[in-house]
Amino acid sequence: MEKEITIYDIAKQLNISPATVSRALNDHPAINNTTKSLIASTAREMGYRINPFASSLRKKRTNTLGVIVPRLNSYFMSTVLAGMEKEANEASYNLIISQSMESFKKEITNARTMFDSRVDGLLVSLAFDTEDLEHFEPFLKRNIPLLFFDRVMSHNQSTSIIIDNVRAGYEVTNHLISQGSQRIMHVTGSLKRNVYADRLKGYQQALSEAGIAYDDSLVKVTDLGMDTGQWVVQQIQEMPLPPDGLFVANDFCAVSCMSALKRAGYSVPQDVAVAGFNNDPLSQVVEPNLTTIHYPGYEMGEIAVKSLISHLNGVSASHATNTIILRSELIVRESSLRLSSK
Amino acid sequence: MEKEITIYDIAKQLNISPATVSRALNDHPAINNTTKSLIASTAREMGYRINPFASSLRKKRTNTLGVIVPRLNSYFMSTVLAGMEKEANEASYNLIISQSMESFKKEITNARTMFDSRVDGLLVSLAFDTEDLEHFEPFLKRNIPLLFFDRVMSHNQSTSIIIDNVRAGYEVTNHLISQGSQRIMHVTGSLKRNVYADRLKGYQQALSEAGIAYDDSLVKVTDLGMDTGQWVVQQIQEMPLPPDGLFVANDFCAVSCMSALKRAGYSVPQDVAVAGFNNDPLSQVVEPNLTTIHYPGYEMGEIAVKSLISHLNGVSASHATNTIILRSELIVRESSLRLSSK
DNA sequence: AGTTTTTATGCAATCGATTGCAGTTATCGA
DNA sequence: TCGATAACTGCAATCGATTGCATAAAAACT
Repeated sequence: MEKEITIYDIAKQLNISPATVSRALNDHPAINNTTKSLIASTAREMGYRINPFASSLRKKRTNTLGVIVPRLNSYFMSTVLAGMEKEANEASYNLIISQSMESFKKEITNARTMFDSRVDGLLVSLAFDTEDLEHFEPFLKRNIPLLFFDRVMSHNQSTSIIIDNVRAGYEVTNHLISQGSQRIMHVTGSLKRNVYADRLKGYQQALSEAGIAYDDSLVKVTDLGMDTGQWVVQQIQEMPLPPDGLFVANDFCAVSCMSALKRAGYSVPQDVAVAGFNNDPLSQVVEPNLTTIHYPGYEMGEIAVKSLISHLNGVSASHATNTIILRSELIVRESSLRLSSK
Repeated sequence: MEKEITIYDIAKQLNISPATVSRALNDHPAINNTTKSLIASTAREMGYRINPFASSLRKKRTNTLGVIVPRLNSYFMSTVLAGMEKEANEASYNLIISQSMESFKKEITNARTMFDSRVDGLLVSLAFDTEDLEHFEPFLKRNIPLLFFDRVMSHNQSTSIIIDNVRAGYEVTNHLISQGSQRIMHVTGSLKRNVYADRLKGYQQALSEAGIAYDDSLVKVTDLGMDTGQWVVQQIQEMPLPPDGLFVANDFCAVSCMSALKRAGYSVPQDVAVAGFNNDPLSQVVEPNLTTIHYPGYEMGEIAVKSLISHLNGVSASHATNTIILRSELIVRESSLRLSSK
């Protein structure tokens, strides 16, 4: 096993002081350019790699960002993370990622772990049943910046990055109405979460604008899981007047609903027009293709990390931006097309 | 902003030496139990948290494991990671996760980053087009244990954790044959990867056992992406004798094929029986439900981390186990059921 | 030539936890 | 009662990089 090279080894080799080596490697202005390149090449030759622990210990900075997400297994999340990773790498930050599995409790544990790991900043998308933000207090007390994305909760000391869910919900609903749906069911997740609460608001707005009375029994709060489709269709079958439109808060669940509907003898979109949310690739491989909302995940990840890092570098006046809203877009596909156009 | 508490602060508070505090917090046997609990409670009260950098610097151990995976956005991967995370947490290790996006080049970069971060061990599932293992040499030279899972490449200095893909491929194919399929197409990914090469072997074995001649033109190497279904069906339509069975190397792509097939007027399973791989929840929400192979992801993650850590602790004789094979299981669903039973 | 700037480099302390070795006190056996 | 062993605890060096301050050498100026 090879010995680890330190700046002392380089210094000895070149007969200079470790301080100079350190400065040179950090591109300090007070070091002569000739010296710098000499040191750089020697370091390369000797196979030097910085010891991040020594550095972190001294600088009191870890160059590590923590990320807590509900789950990794969605196209959306992995895309967000890809965006984050890219930005983090470029700024030579590391990412520690953990899943809360949609559980408040696990989210608290994760936060604690991140805190103990001394991340420089934290990026969070909240679990289904998170009630409050107390578990993030330690970060705020220590002035560690906190940024929420997608599933956010307003908090005046931290930035949020979201899309306009009200508007997106409005657009979907409006589209369904424009396709002739009058009784639109909305299947969603925990209304504690902004994403679902806001989409519901948009849904209500669209209905009201179209002069359709809001019917509470058409809104189903679920876990958006695998069995939700089954359950929803069961509900529908028990209704005297079944819906002719279905707006589901994510694509996976929308597919599960479509499938259950078909199995129960309904045709999509003729009997029921269906729309999902997120533009998961899944939406293009099911039959019929699913109408959905395109959500800029990669960008969201990039922006989240960028803004967190610039905050760390003291670039942005701490409270300058509080909420960043990205553009989303309705994508109409077969699952909701009942009129004309085709 | 609060001051960070160190063992020196605790020591001063209790009028003892920092050495004792350190030992007490690490549950060193030479410290009196009374002293230990006194120190523990004082630490808690004062809000002490260990400084991992000072500790790592001194101990030359980071308590961090690196994970490189092709992509996060599959149910399988996120499940594996959940298993890894659980085990890592329990052993108080941190995980640094990165995606290679199926690219050899990015995998090399990721490996470099992990190396520079001085992970204590590395867990890898290879990208589609990874040609060799040279980029992991630095780890081996420094005696950093390396463990491959799922997408592995044999290497005598590292452990691999896999399922028996030959057998799984055999079982799927055999099942399709038992359902009356005679011309079975196999849609798979890069044959550089064991998982795909082995499944193909199993496929061939089953055919040969059933006395069906192997037809090269029925094996399609693809990227298993979103458009693969479309492309496959196009190929099928150009064939004089279309297949009556389809074995696709993952569920997502299988769904994409099913959907394209249906769109082209074929019925599943009557015209073509379809089977996927991985038992993604997706397979249960599509119509018809997809026959697939159940893959123990969570377990794989747990075992991977467990064995890596025990290796780090010098528990296992370094070369004792070289390959761990987990059990997989065929799950028959509607997409392939053409006979009797129903 | 003498003095002031500028430019480069070095000295030495520091970050916080760990650990080999030594020292102190308590316990024990004879 | 006295030396011996055991049971604790402390001293001080160490891990490797960083940085305020001082210093030396070179350049610029009068």
